[in-house]
Amino acid sequence: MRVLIVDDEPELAAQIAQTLRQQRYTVEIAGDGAAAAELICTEPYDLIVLDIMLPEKDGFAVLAELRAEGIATPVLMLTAKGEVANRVKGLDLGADDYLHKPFSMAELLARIRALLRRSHDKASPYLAVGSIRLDTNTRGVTLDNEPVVLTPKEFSVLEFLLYNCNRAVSRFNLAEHVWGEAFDPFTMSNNIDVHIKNLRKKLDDQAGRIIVTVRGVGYMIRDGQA
Amino acid sequence: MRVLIVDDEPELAAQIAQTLRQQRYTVEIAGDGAAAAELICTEPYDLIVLDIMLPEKDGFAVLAELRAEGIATPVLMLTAKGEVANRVKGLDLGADDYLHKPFSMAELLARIRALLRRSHDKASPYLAVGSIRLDTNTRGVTLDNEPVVLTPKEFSVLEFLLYNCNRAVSRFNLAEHVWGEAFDPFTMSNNIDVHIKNLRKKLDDQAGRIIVTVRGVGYMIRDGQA
DNA sequence: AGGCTCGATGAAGAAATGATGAACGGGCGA
DNA sequence: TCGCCCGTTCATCATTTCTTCATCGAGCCT
Repeated sequence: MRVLIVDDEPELAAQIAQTLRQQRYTVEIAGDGAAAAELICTEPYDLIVLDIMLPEKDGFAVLAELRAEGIATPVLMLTAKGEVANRVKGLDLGADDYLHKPFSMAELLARIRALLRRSHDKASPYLAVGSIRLDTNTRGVTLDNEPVVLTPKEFSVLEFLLYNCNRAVSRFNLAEHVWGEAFDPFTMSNNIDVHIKNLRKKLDDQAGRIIVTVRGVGYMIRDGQA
Repeated sequence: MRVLIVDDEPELAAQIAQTLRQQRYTVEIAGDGAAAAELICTEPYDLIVLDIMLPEKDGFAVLAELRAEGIATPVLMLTAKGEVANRVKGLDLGADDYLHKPFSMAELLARIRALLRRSHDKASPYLAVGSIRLDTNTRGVTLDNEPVVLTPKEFSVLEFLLYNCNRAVSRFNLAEHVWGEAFDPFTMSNNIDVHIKNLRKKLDDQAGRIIVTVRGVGYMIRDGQA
């Protein structure tokens, strides 16, 4: 999952980024409002952590612009003080949740998970299809209730496929969300295929029954019918 | 999505075209301003990538003419140098975004996506006629709500026919859009006919009821009546 | 109706795409 | 520092898809 952190305090931003990366998120950082707006408009993110106090263009402006563009990405706003007025203003503009500084990383993670879940219209922290179950909280995966050990990249790939269940996901899309901006579509050889292969092996995916190859497009995980 | 690239450097244009085609855009190329203006006025595009320096008629002239015609298609302009004056002039004339040469393909893709998303909100990702429904996002096709598996070329052909619903489409046109500029109308045997045949079979098109043959011209899909 | 052209069709070779096994190299922890 | 794990790349194999070709059939014009 791809997350953008918008904060002008490099230290804090770096700290958040590190925490999120440990949780296998793909993280990018923007230091001011203008840069953030630019990135948000051109790159697809799954979540935005947005500080209100920013140079150039404050958090509200960024949020307003983004919603005006019709971008529905969930936004978690950070406020310096517990100012009620700001809270209301942000919610009016379409923020999805709030967090007051200072906050604990655990709290931040919890909010982020909740938001990502909500944007997917799901109440449970699980992404489950067939006998596969992925816990977005503990980042564990089970197959027929048996734990499966996945590497970080494998996990991210599976997570994204489950997120887009029943939809064909192109390699390009997958790369964008799993690798973030640090990927070059031309340099990247066939390593997505390799990860898919490894995933299939670990998930005991005999004949592409779980992860379906959509020739000429990419991959897909199907739900519902057998 | 249909994109027109206007650039007088065949190499660059071809490179851009290739990149975009990999992203499943339908791409056309115009080498000079006059040709571009002609195409823009007759064909519907979702986006135009417009170089400023052009023979015959420069980018500004094309842009001005196009807006004068009331065509609101988003335009991404390419500038040779970071000339501020040009930038301002272009924006005045109604360009939607800018990119300075040289640029990376990744950057170009990001800008294009951003521009398309705005207008994309209005247009649904579906093309539907009769009981056929085509999703341009996931590249899936259903017939009477039953999924139909098409190969990439088949999909592209069907997409173009649906796009030009109720209009007879010549083989030449079809080839141009599906195969891009890298096609030679004489080398290409009758393979369009073959794809049409396969499509008809998969779509259970009994007696040319869905894909109509227009003798001496090409093919057409009709809307409206059964 | 006859001749002619254009389109339809089935099959086979060529090309593209994905799958796989293995090896290299960097980063991290011991 | 060494060794291990993971991510990436590469070479090769298998399968699907695209293209070509030869032939058949149908529509159009005179």
